[in-house]
Amino acid sequence: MEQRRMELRDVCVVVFDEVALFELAVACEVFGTDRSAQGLPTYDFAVVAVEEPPLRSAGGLALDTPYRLDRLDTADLVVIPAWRSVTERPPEPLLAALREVVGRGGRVLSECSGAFVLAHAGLLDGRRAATHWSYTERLAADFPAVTVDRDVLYVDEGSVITSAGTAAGIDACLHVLRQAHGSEVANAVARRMVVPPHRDGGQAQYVEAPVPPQRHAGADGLAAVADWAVQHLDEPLSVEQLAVRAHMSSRTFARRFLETIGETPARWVLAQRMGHAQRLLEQGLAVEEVARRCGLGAATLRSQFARARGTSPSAYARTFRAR
DNA sequence: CGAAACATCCGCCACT
DNA sequence: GTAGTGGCGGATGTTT
Repeated sequence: MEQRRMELRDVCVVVFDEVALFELAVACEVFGTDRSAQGLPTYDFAVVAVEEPPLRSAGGLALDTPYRLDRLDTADLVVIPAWRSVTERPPEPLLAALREVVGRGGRVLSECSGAFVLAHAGLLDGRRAATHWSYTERLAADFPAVTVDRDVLYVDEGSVITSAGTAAGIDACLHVLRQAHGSEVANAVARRMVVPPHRDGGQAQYVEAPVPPQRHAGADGLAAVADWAVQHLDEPLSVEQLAVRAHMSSRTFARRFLETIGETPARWVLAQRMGHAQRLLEQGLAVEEVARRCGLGAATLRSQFARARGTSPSAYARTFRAR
């Protein structure tokens, strides 16, 4: 895999009639807010009108901006908020501009139904993509060349990133930040925004269950076992061992874990280990040592890290160091 | 790299 | 009758 150092200086978000304010605001908040006083990076940030202003947001707010599509020429990243309609083809000049951004090595990031814009541009063909769970079937049906993943918060396909419903756009933007500047910076921005630095699990856990069922509030050993596990990531953590700690059979433990946390035990453990590995790599530890402290063989760490983060551990450490 | 050993996950179902 | 539990087996995925 080619490991280009990720440049992130110039970020644009596009607006059009009936643009959703929340998704627009996510991009403005993450990339358009000056946090240089906290030692955090700043960007050349622009809100770019796709259609001739004055525009009306969803909700009826009047929007204006001096920037037009030619502003995208220098963008390293273009954010597409939720598109207004799953049936309407977006303006051709926008689609062309987005293809050009990707063509010259820039990245595009869609939020929610913004995935339809990228799909219309042909940028999702042969790739995996995410969108709001209520649109996944429509997207898959209308664009058979796209592999729709209905079970994640966002999908990073390199030059093309798609995120799921509404607030998942925050996760995707923080992910981009993490790639460009490391998780210290991403975590600092998350802290300032008062959101979790990294949410595990997909949007499946939010579908029709905004509040996870808490049948026996408190006395349920799951949270305690999860806490214990993150303190002991260097040890073997099989489902069976965790079940013993939770005083349940492995069958029941696995079932309740999935219901409560939204992920299967082994997947969750692996996600915790990858997060730990990432932090340790940033501290400059050798890959062998990182593997040991994450309870994994070095070969396993390498393959799982590559899969989870899209880079090898050593390349990640090097990129992080070089910034 | 691929094969063999191993773990996980999940539907099914009997049992409280 | 209803709800939760947990053993089993096989498909699938992971590790060595």
